Amino acid sequence: MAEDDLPGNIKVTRADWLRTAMELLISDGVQSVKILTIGTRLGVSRSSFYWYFQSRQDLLDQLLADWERTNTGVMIAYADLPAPTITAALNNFFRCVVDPEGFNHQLDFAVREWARRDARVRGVIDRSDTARQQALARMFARHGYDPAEADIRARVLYYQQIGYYALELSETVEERLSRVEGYLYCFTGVVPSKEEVEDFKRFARGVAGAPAHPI
Amino acid sequence: MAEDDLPGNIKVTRADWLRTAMELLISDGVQSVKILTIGTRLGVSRSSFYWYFQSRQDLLDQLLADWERTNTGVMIAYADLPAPTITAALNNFFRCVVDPEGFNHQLDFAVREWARRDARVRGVIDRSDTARQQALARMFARHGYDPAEADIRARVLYYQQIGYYALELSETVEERLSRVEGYLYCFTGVVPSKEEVEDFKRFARGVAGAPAHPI
DNA sequence: CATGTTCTGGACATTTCTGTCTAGTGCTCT
DNA sequence: AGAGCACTAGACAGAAATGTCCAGAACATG
Repeated sequence: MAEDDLPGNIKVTRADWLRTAMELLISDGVQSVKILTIGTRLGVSRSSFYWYFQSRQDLLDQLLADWERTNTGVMIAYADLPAPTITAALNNFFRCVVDPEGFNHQLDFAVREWARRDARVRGVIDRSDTARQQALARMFARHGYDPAEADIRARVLYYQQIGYYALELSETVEERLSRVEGYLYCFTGVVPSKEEVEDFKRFARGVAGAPAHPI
Repeated sequence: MAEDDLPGNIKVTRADWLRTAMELLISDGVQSVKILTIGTRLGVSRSSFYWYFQSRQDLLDQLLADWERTNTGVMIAYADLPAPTITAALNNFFRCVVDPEGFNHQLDFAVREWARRDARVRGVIDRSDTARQQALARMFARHGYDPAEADIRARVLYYQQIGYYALELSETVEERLSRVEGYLYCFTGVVPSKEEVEDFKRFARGVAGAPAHPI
């Protein structure tokens, strides 16, 4: 918090409210995004909130817009990365879901849970899911799969990835990496090269201890 | 509601409270399981609740126990069903997730969401997830896959299934069925026979319009 | 018929949120 | 120095939940 160098009587900025709200959304869900909680965390009174935002709903709208702009974009960008083989392309995709700087799955699920009780959020998510699955289908199609099979494999891959995070398993990095080779084979039907697998493992180990998303 | 044939001044039973609470848990999540809401729905005052239950927590404990007893058991039973081929075995599994009388995915996700904010629920779910994945791994192993591949394929299958429901897609039955053959191939690496696919489609169309879970 | 048992309803207390209103504080700019 | 701007704090109102207490209703039983 850059409380020190703010002019006037100002203690926090609109961005501070947003950032803290996003942290709460990610860790505890939309129901826990409460004005008092954020204010206390920022060391500021609740009424100050209403200078920056019209209402709680106004804040939530901002959060949803931020999610849409970031999370889906990252995933599609990684799926569209050029690669020599399908297994290498899949590794690219895996990088974004493994990297804490890439796809933020906790945020994704917080928004997904939110969507259960808000039709507007539901609509935004549906658009994103379709776009992500189509990006993955393009990836398979680029590497010679016919459109129908590319579509199915993209679905299996995307649904599986979402499912993995839905379960919130507490695996170690090494447990997870020990299965990478098998996953690559199951998803593509092709045995990956040793180098590809090793490259990915190196990358995953490198980002494993990295700090979580700095919103 | 069997309000009529109850003796004395009794309007509802403990089972009525539980059933309505379960409906609310499934449709709106644990946060919406509120005593006033249930009472109003049953046409009974809020304080009557405290005759049957010690507290709201007491009610929630019951709901979790009910979930544990039912949902996981169904899935494992279907995975353990004997079958001539791996694709036929997979079809058996698909039956339980497609049949409204089988696996209740809405309940599963309501409990999963609940687990995000309750460590005790988290523990119960983790046990179930492990048991389900292992049942699927046994299924692949029975049909000749070596243990490592059976484990991976079980994970891909189970995670994918959970992911599918996490997305809450609004596909029609026919859209979904059009992909069955492709799914069977992707999950097993084996092309299913026409009869198997047709058998499953018949079954799925049969249960499609069936009423949802009568809790 | 009196009494007890088993529920039910209404009043009350408390907590935890949201949102409004108003006075005040400390820069900045003329 | 005075005025205005940009933000903040605190008091107030009100909604929505949970939980407690106690009087009362309707059948069962001796």
